[in-house]
Amino acid sequence: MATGREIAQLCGVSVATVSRVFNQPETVNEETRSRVLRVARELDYRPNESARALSTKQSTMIGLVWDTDHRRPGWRHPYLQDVLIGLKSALSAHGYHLLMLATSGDAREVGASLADPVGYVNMTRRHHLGGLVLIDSGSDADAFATFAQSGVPCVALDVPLDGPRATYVTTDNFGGAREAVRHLVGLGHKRIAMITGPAGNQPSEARVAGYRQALLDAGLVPRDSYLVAGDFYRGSGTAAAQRLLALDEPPTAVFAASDEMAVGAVLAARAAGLSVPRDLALVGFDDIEVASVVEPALTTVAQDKPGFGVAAAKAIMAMITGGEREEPVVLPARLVVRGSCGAG
Amino acid sequence: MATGREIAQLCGVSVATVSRVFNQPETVNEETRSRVLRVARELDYRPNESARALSTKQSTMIGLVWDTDHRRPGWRHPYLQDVLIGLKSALSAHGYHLLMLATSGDAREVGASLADPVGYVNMTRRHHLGGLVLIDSGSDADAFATFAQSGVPCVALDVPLDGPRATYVTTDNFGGAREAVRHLVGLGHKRIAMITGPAGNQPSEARVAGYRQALLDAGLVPRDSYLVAGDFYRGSGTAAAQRLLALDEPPTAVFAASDEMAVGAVLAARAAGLSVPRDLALVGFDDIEVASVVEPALTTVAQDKPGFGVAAAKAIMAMITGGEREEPVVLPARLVVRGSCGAG
DNA sequence: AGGGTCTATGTAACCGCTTACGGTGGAACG
DNA sequence: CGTTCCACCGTAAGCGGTTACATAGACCCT
Repeated sequence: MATGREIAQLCGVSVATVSRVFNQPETVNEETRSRVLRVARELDYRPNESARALSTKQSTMIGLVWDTDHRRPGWRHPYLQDVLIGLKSALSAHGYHLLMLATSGDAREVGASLADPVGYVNMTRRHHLGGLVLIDSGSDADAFATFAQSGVPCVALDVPLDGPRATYVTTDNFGGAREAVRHLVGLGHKRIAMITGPAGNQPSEARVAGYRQALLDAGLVPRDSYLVAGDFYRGSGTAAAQRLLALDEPPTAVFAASDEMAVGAVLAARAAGLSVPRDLALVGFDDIEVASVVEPALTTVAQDKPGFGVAAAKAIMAMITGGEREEPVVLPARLVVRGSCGAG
Repeated sequence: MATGREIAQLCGVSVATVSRVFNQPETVNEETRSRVLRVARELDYRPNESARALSTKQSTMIGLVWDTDHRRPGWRHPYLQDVLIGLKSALSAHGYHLLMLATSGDAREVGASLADPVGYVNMTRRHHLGGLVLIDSGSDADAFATFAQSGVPCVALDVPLDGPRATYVTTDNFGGAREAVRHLVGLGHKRIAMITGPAGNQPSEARVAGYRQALLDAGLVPRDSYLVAGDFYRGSGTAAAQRLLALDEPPTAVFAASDEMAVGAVLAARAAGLSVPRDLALVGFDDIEVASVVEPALTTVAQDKPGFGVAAAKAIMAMITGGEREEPVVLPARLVVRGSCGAG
């Protein structure tokens, strides 16, 4: 790799001038500038990022905090790849890379433990990262508070985060849920139940609120027995559906807070000898890939998955350059009607 | 962040000694070492990675080459997340991070274009990356040759790669396919067709070979008309199945080189009014998530997805420290019998 | 006692780039 | 013609580590 010094020598200028050509082009004479650029091109010069980061105290990297191995070991993020696609392409546009931070493991590490927010913040400093994107990294409130207060720009996905340079991006969960339930109401359903996410989960709570609102709008009274908590995973959807179907007055329609749980509900209905959507209408949330493959295909509320990544990238970049907190981003939700709700 | 210099001053030693404490502990006196360590702990010292990389000419980062936006825009890797999980955890164990390299975008860049291997290699040098993991980055032979010959340690997933410090990891595609077809044979099928991947694709070719071998082993003659090419995606599976079902003597069983195509075949069978597995037995390959959700659930050849990441990490680390080429890794394949093949 | 060896540490150069500061020459000005 | 100003560029001091080399004792040996 050619260095700035070599270029400087070949051009008969100082290294400072070479550096200026790339960082403050307007301050260097037109002619010498083009001379430097030409030589740089010939030598295929690329500034050394380590040196630049050391000197500048900032790299062109954003850290990704993504813990996989705590809580549910088998758990997979339903649309991580889409988020990454959006994130990567949006960051690329700014010349930034995405660094998937290692969790612990470094023997040299003085005291970082698994999923330790302090450890991540330290990594951020050590590598001069521009900021952090937090994706599904546990629902530990303390952890998030640590991130938010650390001063490093960070944006969380789907988890409210508030700090001097911390924000988050989420979907219009309320609106999406309301529309889903409205649709069910429009199909004539009166007994509509919901399988929620875990208590305290912000997106889930918003979806529940949307569900209630839609019921109230339609003059229906929400019943407590029609609200069963799940944990977003498939198994809990099956269990919840079983409980609902065992009620004296079982629902004719169920809105699940996630597609995974909706699939679980389909399985439960099938096992109970019920036909979806004839005996039980179902609507999910997320629009994950399996939603279109299940039989019947799932009616669901689609999230703008790459949009998460893009919005996160935008927010991070804005905070890096602007320095101030960005407003939270709320992405639109869109009802996708397929077979499971009983409408064409 | 505390620097080495501060520690040195507090301990009354030179920065060199502090550095040695962390890099060549045995060369420094027991007592001063513990003193330095204690102060380091108190100040929560972490060596600055940029500085270290600059000086050492190597960082603790591995680059990930993952092009999303060329060829099929909507395409998703069927199990990227699992690979990443394995990769990340294995790299973490060595204290390495995973850098998702930005594709183009950097205005400063002298001449890097999208999906340009040279660009990636340059990034590797600029960031002093330890090596590169190539995942599904096009089947462009030239591109791979460039990577392989660049001298940077790199390991590809599922694409043969050979160079001084380049290798790859793949599944036992031959064995897996042979076992799948054997199973079909064992169920009494005589007319077994296969939906292959694109021509030239190494895993696909190996699966075809396994398919042929299983037929020959059973004394069956492979027919050309029973070999239909797809492209791994769902749509091609549907199309291929339609062609197969339209034959004068349609197959009673089909082995698809990917689960996506198998799902497509299920759809085609369903559309043709055929029952799977009664009228048509199906076996896929990959064991992706939807495989267990389709009706009937897909019998398939499972790949060790996190194993890809783990093996890749191991190979990279070995090449970094060892300097020599590692042997390609072949992961075992495992037949998962579910409903679509007609066996319990 | 003098020389050799070994251990522990300091000194200083270096990695490659950025940038504050200062100097130079020519144009503009009074 | 002497100032002033500005555009342009070089000098050099970092950034925070690593490491080759030098140094200083301590210890051992003849």
